[in-house]
Amino acid sequence: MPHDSKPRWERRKDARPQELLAAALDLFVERGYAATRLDDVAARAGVSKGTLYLYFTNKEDLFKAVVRENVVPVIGEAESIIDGHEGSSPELLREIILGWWERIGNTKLSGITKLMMAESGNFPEVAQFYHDEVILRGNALIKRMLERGIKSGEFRQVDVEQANNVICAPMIMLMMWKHSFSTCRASNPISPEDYLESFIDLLLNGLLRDPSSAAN
Amino acid sequence: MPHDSKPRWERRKDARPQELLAAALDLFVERGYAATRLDDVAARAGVSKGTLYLYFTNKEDLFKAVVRENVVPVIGEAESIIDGHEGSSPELLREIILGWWERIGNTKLSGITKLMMAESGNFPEVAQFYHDEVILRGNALIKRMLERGIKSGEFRQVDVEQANNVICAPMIMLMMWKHSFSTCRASNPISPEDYLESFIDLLLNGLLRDPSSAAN
DNA sequence: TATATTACTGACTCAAAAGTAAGTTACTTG
DNA sequence: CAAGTAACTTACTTTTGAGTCAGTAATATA
Repeated sequence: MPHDSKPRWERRKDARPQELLAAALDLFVERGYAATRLDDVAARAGVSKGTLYLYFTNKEDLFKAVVRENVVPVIGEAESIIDGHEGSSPELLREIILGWWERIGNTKLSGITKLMMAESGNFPEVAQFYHDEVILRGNALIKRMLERGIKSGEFRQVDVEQANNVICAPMIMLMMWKHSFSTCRASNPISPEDYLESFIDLLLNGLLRDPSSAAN
Repeated sequence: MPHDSKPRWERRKDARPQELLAAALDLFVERGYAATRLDDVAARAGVSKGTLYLYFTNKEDLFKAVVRENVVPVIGEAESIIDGHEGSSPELLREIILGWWERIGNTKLSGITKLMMAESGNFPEVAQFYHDEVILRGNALIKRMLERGIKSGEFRQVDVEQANNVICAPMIMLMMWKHSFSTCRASNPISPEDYLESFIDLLLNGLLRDPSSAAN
């Protein structure tokens, strides 16, 4: 008769959601949204699929919880940095870009960005949620930073909407690259740090040797 | 007895592959690789799924054929443009970027790029194929153009490898944006032309009002 | 220790889609 | 025009995964 020390499972109502969220984050990042199996999420969290459904109503609900838990808070922190900054605008731009790299780009959270870019088309409701909670707020943040630099005369009077896109594009791409063709690029990997330095350099100084000769 | 004019179907051995490829391109672009149903591809081409399997051994084979038919040839054309160019390097850069936009970015082919960025991780063999046939050749092309401008003294002596990434990132992002969150952005769409102008402007001139004051 | 409660399990249903192959029909050829 | 062939269809098998629920076992309580 099994009368031994350890029970076959434990009741841990409080810990389950966090454990399931952690497992879900890992698998969503590894495989994407559609390809993540809830059976696997449950297994990685050390429970059965039935338990997962006790805490989350379905896959979509689980995913939204992952985003709310992990991504949304970082936006708030970035807003604080911009509002509290006292130095120059080029400095702030550097700080925001490199800070983003530390907190998102260089962590598994970059996989969530990539996932959303990849699968938003097939999951409209998830896309709408992410767009409202993350993208709109993130863009507003960058634009505020640019306007600050333009107002102070440190930046040229560029189109803020477009400059926002020009700045976001390489950052998003860096995240995409981290999660695309990684095996193919194994011999010739992209160095994010070098890339970001090149990008900031080009962004601030341009490509031309003699800017006064610019055709446009 | 059905003895009428039209047969229930026709034998059209020669036309089928092209029709299936066209249908497959549409659906791969609309839904991505994993989410595209071969039943639907066949239906859109006006045949049954069994017929599709007469001409392509499986989904992967079909997809590779779509890429070879549509994407690979464009790379070759771009190589010719670079080799034949006589004008200035900034002009060539403009021509390559805008030409790419005409032939890939602004067509449904952009959906293939997006698909590969999105799903390469889940389909390693397809990824390897695309990496070898498209990405490596595309990168070589950009780098050749940059070296031309550096050698002639028109461009600063930037790191060519990184500058390639800095240039490709916004172009790829523009394609991603076309196929991500399109419904969410309906009210505030990204204008590719404006974006490209802003990007080329920033790329050539930089963001700083007074470049001599650059902190780096 | 006995009983009640509830966190958790695991086997189930249902649906979708890749791939298969036997059978059918259009067309060809002698 | 009759018989052969090959292009095409349709119904099938197999697999996979989301979501459900009746039952089980850990724990709280008295």
